[in-house]
Amino acid sequence: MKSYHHGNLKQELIDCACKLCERDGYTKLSIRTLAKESGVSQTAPYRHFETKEALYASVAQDGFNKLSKAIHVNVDKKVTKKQIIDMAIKYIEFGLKNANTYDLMFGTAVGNFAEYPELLESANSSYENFRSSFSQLANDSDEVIAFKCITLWSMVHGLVGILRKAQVVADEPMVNPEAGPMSSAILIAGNLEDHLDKVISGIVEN
Amino acid sequence: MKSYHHGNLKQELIDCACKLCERDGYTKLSIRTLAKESGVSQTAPYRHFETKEALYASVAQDGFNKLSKAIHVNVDKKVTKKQIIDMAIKYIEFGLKNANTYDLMFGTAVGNFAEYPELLESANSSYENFRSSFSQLANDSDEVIAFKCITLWSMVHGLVGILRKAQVVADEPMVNPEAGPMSSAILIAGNLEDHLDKVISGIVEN
DNA sequence: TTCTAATGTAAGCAGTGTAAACATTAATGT
DNA sequence: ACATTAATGTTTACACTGCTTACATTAGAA
Repeated sequence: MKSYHHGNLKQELIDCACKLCERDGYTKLSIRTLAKESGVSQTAPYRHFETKEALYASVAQDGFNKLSKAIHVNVDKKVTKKQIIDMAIKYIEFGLKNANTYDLMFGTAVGNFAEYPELLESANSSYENFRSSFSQLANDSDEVIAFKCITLWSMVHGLVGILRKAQVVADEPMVNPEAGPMSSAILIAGNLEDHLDKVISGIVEN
Repeated sequence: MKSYHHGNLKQELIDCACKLCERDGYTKLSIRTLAKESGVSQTAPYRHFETKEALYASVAQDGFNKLSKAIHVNVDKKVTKKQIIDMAIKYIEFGLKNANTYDLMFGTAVGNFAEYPELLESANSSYENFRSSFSQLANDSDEVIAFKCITLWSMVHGLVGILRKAQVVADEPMVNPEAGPMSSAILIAGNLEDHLDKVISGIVEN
């Protein structure tokens, strides 16, 4: 016996959208199918999301929250280099395992985060995870912390992008470096920890 | 007096698509408007591009060709660290100035490059620009070259992504590092050369 | 010059985002 | 307790999309 009012439509739409976005990529998501999935009329979602972009924003926000959890380290004690490396690995794993959601978080589907304050806050909070870890690593100035932070972030962010391209382009690992970027990226994927150790050491040890 | 056959439709479609993609973003591009722009029927483009993705692939390919030109350095003589830094800057500038095309090159709109051999070749050729420069920088093994290469590429690729988010999120530079990732990224944007010098030194000097 | 392949057109299908007008019901103030 | 209002859901419809199918024209090879 279903009532006229759904009761929890907004959250159900978000949950469902997260699932579908991650499974099929956000481009495949349509508001109509989403509505159908929740047993509601085609235009009902518009009562909760002004536009499709607003829905994307919610999915992206959820992504940032999950990312924060994934990379979180305990900053009560002094943070070690090993922990930073671990954080980087967790970040990259998140990006690869939630590739489609990651697109929504860092792509252009949501144009301006400022239009979605909750999303902006979640995004900045993810960054804060990075920042506070670095601030516990050494006695650096805010500027140096910011530098290290952005350096590492752009590093892991870039690696996620490159590794994904590699996986898409090459069905099986190639080993000849002449074969192009994809093969080399895969070389690294098998040695992610070593790779990150080298690079992060370079960043951390100034 | 227009004839039934256009004569040069394929190239005109590509040129026009490149322009429109870069101007409005590839999501705004429709085959129908593209056809109208070339004064041809709605379905004519399908004689030259089986799907919309195939058209995207052509635009992306054009992007990689332009990227190759932009970052090209003369590798006849021994390559210097300064040249590598310069290459990195050129890369980042390309990514920022051709942001929408860059999305097409490194995003998911074109799923599998292997389905578009010409695109794959252009992409790998761009990578080869990186690789050959690094191979002239020092007497490293292929493996080390590949490592340095991917390290730098993921670095600059990541920076393009982060800097773009910064520009989107913050209309004007913020200076407080607590304000989030975007402010710090902008801090770096004003100091790109210094930033890259530090990081690349770390990569190059092993 | 004839035949064929390449290239263009016309019409139409199934699907999309979203706007506008209307229906139902939950919440609120008296 | 009841009337009013705001929130939430429905119907209908518009303009647009990618793409398919069947057909028209013509350039180039035999």
